[in-house]
Amino acid sequence: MRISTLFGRTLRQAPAEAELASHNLILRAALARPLSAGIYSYLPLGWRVIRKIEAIMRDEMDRIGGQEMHMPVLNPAEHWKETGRYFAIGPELIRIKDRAEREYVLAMTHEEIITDLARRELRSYRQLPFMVYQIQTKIRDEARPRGGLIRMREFLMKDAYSFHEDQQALDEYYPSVYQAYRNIFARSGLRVIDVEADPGMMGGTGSHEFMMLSDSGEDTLVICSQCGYAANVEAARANKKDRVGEHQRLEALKPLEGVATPGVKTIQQLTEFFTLPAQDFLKTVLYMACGELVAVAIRGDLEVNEAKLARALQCSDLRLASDEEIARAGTVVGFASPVGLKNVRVVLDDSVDGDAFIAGANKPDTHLRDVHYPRDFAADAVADIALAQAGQTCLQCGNDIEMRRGIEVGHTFKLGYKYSEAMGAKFLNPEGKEVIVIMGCYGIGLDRLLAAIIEQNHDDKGIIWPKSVAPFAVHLAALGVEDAEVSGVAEKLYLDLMSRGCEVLYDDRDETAGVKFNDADLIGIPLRVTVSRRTLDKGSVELKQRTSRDFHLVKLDQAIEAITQECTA
RNA sequence: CGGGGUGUAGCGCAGUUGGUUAGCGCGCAUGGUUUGGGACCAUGAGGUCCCCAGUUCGAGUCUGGGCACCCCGACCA
Repeated sequence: MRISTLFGRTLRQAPAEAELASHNLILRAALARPLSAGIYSYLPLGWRVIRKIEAIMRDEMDRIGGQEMHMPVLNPAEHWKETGRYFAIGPELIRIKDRAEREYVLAMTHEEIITDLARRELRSYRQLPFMVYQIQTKIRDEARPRGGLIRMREFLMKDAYSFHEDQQALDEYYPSVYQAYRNIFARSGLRVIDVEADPGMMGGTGSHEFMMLSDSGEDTLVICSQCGYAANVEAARANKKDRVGEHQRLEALKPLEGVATPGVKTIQQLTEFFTLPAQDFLKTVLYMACGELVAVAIRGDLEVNEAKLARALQCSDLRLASDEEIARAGTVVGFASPVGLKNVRVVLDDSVDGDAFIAGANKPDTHLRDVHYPRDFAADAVADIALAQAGQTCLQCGNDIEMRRGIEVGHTFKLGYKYSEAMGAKFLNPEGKEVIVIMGCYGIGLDRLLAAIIEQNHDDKGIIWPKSVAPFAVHLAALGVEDAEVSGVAEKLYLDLMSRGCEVLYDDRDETAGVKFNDADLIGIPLRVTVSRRTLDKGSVELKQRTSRDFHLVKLDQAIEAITQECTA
């Protein structure tokens, strides 16, 4: 490709909107251009990178028996109603109508469609297992697109779906996808860690996320450097340290005692008022969960993990209750507690044991001393619903846990029977009995992966592409193109390399050396080859790796060979 | 959805108490001089000042409404 005719110009200054390094470089290096919030067009340079990433994915998915296919973005709403997701998912699922007022959705993922296909095609256990995948556009009306290609409303995803006879067969297959994913990221030049994850709206029995560690990541991760435990904070379990102090055990009961606490509402204020540590208080948070008011009680030094709570309640429609809803339940914000609350489900974090706590009295400006569970209130459920925090220890090895930020680039799920059951995807087992098929699903965001690779591979001059995904293998720069010998040698080199199957970006423009070198550094192709008066006087061309500051001369008659070797290495 | 910010040439920005023909840098075009790390000179093209309504003799500037984009949070695979 000749830069003189390449569609898309590099920018000296990035648009002010770009804050992330990847966002900035994607714009400056002319990889992509914004169309609307979270919606981008790829320019030729960026699209070549996507194609490279796709090729790696196809190779790895095919290797574990995947079959590539393709499913529509425009889906009848009916399928999404069958699984209930039409109602369970909020406005990020775009719902539209056609000319005949028929309801459609724009697919944000394809479980419904593949499961519909599976129930039509699948008859016998002999057809199992199978895995199909596609590389497709997904549409999600994100509340807040951000970070350039990191969080988009229209994005590219490689999604894969596997079907198995039973849980055991799924469990046996799952690690091969995990390994394929590790291979994809390794081959793309991205260092990732995998963490235990919350399946969220996808449902299912187990899931892992592949995370690139980055301070600008949206996800918080809990990591134990000792034993390797790693989890998204949404799913993370950690050792809630035992309480220390004067609080009495249940054996030494004191009666409940009311205390006037005018205006003392937060745990922070309570610790100051009583001069006691936060863990001596019982914090009660009221939620509306699927239309029902729920009181969630947890030790004062801990925070509620809403993902865990949603799972404990088996309800994904979770939000904090409004003041009116709380008043209707007969309590008041800042002074709530499960003690004496009527007609409200109580979920208790397992950190709350038989010790004495100070809790709200469900009336203004009053707290209760010596609240004991289960003496003074009942819980409908006791579960781990606490958010893991820095300072806590690892449940597996006792080491201190670490909190890091990460960008999610891939996610694998054991879906279980959620979709196959809802849509009736069944087969006949060897005994001739009809059974429901079990599923797994696996996704990687291509745009986000591209952005993540740049986040991890750049310097102050520009992108440093790993060879495997670089848009071209060689950046050929001719300095001083009005010199007939320079342009002649460069032209010939360009054509010869091309004929050898080497992908060359040829800077044939009439620009100064500085402009060409800076563009080469910005675009970030692994090998730079320079032809100039200076190199020709030595009968040579100059080779330089993007990763290095050093360069060396290669004689003209050996240049093709040397460069081709780099190309294909 | 809540909070904050920004909309003026392709990009980055300036534009005074409302006052003539809206500027600067980069980029772009043409010509010339240059040529190993974002050259220089000259000439030139390029603007619904986000949109609508209003106030005013007069609006980029003031008022009201709307829209778009960015950042933080909430939400989310």
